[in-house]
Amino acid sequence: MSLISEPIASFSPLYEQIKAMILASLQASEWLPGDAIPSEMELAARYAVSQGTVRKAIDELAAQNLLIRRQGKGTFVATHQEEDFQYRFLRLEPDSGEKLHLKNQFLACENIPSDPYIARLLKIKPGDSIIRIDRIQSSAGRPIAFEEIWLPEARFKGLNLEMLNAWPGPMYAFYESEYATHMVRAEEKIKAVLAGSDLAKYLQISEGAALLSVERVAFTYGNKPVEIRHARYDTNGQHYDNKLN
Amino acid sequence: MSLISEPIASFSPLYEQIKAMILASLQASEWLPGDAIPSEMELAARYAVSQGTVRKAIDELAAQNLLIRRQGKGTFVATHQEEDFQYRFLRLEPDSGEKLHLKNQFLACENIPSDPYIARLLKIKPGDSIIRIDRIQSSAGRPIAFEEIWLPEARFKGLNLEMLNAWPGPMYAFYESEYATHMVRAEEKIKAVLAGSDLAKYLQISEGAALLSVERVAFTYGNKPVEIRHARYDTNGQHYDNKLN
DNA sequence: CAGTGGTCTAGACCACACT
DNA sequence: GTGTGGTCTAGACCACTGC
Repeated sequence: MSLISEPIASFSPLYEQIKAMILASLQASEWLPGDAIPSEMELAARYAVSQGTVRKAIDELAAQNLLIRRQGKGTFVATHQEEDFQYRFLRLEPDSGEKLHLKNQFLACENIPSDPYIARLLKIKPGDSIIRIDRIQSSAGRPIAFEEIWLPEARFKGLNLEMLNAWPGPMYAFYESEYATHMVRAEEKIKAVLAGSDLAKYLQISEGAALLSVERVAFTYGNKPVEIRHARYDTNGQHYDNKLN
Repeated sequence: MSLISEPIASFSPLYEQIKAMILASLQASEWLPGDAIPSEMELAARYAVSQGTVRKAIDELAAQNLLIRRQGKGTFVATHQEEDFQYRFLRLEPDSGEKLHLKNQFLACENIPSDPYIARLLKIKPGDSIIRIDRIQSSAGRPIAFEEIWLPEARFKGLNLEMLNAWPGPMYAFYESEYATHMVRAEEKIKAVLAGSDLAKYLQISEGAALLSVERVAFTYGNKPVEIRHARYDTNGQHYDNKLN
């Protein structure tokens, strides 16, 4: 593979061009999640700019959680395998403030044609094949969340129930190691809804109880949407935690 | 007033010390929201460091939304009076994606002794005097949110219904201009709840409908909690929008 | 035009991790 | 010790704003 070392956009500050080139290398899997990228000096040489300029580019990518700096060791591509990133997108926490430990139970994993709604969110054509997964998450033996997940089949070929059941960690670590797909950011829309009979059964609560509905679109490099999730949380004993800055 | 120009903490990088000193000046109201702070060169002279070091300090404060840089003009203290910051902490938006325009109706504003729960959140003593405000917010004539707000009376002396009704803009702009209190960040805990008879009446919905419950603690400079809010949103037609990075 | 923030460089030195 | 990122400096020049 040829190294990416020529500007991509026509004009902007140098460090923006460097950012774009580093991003392109990430997207092209030149460096994989967990890997160290070349040192600042090496990148400065490669792009023919000063170390300070590379530094500013890396600083901004690190601020977006795409890279992780480790003094004395190097700069690494962010990965959901790491301790700190394991539950990076999980905002649910017990009212007590402790850390939530969730256990998975997968109910279904089927291959279906996409309806127009999911297709629009995933930016694929209606009718294109997608994978739909259902799961229940429990904390201390109590079911807390019911989730439906939709994935474009083209990217997640062969994904099935056995693989999911065999995987010990978080979903996003699974996508990364099995499908070379690293999630970079996500958007959520939150509502309050009433439990119907199905949800009541899954979550062992009474019909008509209030549930938190969270619809998430998750994106990989290049703002590409690659996962839709619709979660329903029982917020009795836990809540969705958010910081506003 | 004597200028703050001596280190506050004992050791850390220079730019961290500069950050702390700028922060102290903000907290001490040496520069007010909306004001320009001294230029990078002036601050560099004042703190006896290079411009680059001041720059890094300001960069980080700007990243936290405490300062705003405007090329060619200067660096300004962030204010909720500004267009962009008006609804900085409002995450509710119509499902259509348009901008929400809310109208206020204040129901009550009373002076009461603090219960232990609110006291703990505000870091005051139980029994200390607090102000409690109730309001309904409507969009296009439809009530959408019911909010209870608690403020420490010591900081918000004399606040009453007439003042609230006379104020045209957002609450946080009001706190800023009338009580020299600028909100810097906030934390929210979100749950789904069922509407009781009171909420059903206020929001013109049926009892037992699902509502989003949002408990917010808002902080001013120095991580000082100065406002508690408990909102109940009708998420029929609008949702709480969140970005995860 | 002068004054502000924004970019870029080159070089010195520090703090930390590995071996 | 060597190599990594982290801090700090000094100086040049660019881009934008407002007089």
